[in-house]
Amino acid sequence: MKQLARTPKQLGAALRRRRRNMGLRQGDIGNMTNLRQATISALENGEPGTRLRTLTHVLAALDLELVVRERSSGSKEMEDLF
Amino acid sequence: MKQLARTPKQLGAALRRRRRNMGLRQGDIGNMTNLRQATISALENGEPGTRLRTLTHVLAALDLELVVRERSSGSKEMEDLF
DNA sequence: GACAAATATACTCTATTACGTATAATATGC
DNA sequence: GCATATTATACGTAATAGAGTATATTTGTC
Repeated sequence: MKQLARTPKQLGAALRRRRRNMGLRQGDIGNMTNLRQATISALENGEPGTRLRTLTHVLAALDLELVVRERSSGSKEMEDLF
Repeated sequence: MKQLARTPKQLGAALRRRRRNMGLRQGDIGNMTNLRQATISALENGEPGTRLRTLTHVLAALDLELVVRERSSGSKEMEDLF
């Protein structure tokens, strides 16, 4: 499962998918992270004001991590193909 | 260039490396994103309170993107292998 | 459609980002 | 080691996340 995320919305969607796959509710993540269910809701809905702290805590709860890479994948730069 | 980032600090470090590779200053990113040089500084130094909006704008300026993936990559869970 | 479970939204309060502006601290080149 | 470029920090202000708590709304099941 690899999910591209360039925007808070895409990020939130990825988190929601993952949470559902794990059979968890927003409240469960809230308990694991000491965040409110309402905060998880906001994050999953792509609120751009959400803080990195919140994001990283939820990522940990979902056993996820981020990879930072060039956008080039498949458009401009093609180094990876050679 | 693929950089793992599980914490705001790792994220900031990845952004700084990328910016330096591009020969840009914090102020340049600030101009491109309408953020202050001080804000870029905070982000690169891993301030966990930084907002997702800020992060995504800087990612765009650096032509970077995020990938969300399981931490398991090569350790615990092996579903992907079957 | 009724009922239950899950998620979104509301309100007050406190803490903190990011702003503008400026300056201190630190690298980098000569 | 000095001048200069770059980055970190400071201060006052405005905007807003996330807390606690509660309720509205949506979603899923029978």
